[in-house]
Amino acid sequence: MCSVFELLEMDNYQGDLTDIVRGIGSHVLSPEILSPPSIWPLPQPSPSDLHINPFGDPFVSMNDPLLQELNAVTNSSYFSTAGDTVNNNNGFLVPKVFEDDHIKSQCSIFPRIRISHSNIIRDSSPCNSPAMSAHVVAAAAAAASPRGVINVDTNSPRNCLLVDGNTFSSQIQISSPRNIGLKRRKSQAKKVVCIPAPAAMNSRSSGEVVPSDLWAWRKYGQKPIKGSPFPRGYYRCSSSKGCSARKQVERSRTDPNMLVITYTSEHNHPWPIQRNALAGSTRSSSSSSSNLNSSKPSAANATAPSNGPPNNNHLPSSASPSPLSASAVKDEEREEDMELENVEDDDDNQIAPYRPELHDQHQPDDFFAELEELEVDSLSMLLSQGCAGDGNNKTTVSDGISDFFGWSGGNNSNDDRDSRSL
DNA sequence: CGAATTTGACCTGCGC
DNA sequence: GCGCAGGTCAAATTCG
Repeated sequence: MCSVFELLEMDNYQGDLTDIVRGIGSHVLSPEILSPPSIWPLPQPSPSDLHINPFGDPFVSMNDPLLQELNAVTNSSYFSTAGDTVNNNNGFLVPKVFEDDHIKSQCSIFPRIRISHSNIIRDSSPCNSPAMSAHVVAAAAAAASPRGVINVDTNSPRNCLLVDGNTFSSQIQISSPRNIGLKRRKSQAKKVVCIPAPAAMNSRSSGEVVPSDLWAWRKYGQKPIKGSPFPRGYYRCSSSKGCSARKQVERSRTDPNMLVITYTSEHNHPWPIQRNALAGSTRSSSSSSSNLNSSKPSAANATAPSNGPPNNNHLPSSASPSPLSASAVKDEEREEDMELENVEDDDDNQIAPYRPELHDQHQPDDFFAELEELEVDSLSMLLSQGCAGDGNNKTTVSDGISDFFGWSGGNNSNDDRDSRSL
């Protein structure tokens, strides 16, 4: 398993993404990487969770339930409470996203959705749980550091934890120190998200699979990146014409199973309210999604227009735009979409999709109550399929999730990777 | 046919 | 100033 790491490049830190990603390579992931964005229950929303990422990045402010589980297993002994590591309502420690203060000030509320936080892998390699602790603490230290960047030995063994024969590992990537002070062409705040790459499921295009977020993205370019066997895809927000939000998606050069998504600029519009607002994001996935949408939600949905597995179209609908732009009309639509979501959830084995938080802090309490119910159900489903069973049960969590989402484990190969100009 | 993706060309910033 | 590399544009292509 591998958690999601997020790293915000500070304004005065314009490091190379290459370096940010560095270190992933030291964490060899099993092919059985799973990145269902919606299989883990949402933790109780906390006030700190209610933030809007100026990049429209849904990965922000996301707790990592898997880490929570790890904490539960380890009695949190490996996690430091220092720095930016926080306790959630359950008393578990969860990593907190590094955010740039000025960004927070620009947009005070972050949409909170869950993404593929975890890879669950069976691995017989030696584990070094303290290493996980080291990374978590390092992350906290990084967050606490003035620049938000610290040096971490990326050659440390994969952080993992062996639980009932399943290996869970957690990774937190820290930018290498040499990036500090490295100037890029534009002093622009970026947010880098590293997530496990779901298996490619469609034939067209590069086969890249980009997990979804709530925005509609349109690919406008792709470039081979020096030193990386994988090209970088350039996406801009297609939800609104004037929106300058962009993101870059590339596979980690050191770990093809990881996707590195860099968000730049910010959305200047509310979240897409209507499902068809994501039309641009679902084109090529629709063909492959027909089978998946009917039964199994996918981790990688809307975002990756050309690469993504089926689109979880119900994702964005419940997400309201920022409070600044949210309107009563939109609230109405939201309610409708929420109803649809509930129906779909039922149809989809009650897998909770991304559930972005309503930004309006005055949302009715029952909304969260609904969320809780759904999330609990989702976890129950997951556990019942993937974890139910005693020690003799060969089905692992990853198997269960894989089956659950219709992913064939181990096909995260780079067979269909983009090869432009390569 | 409209919309999204692909992809070669062009632009721009940065290091030497 | 030059070259490299990253980022963007836009025509062609592809798909639903």
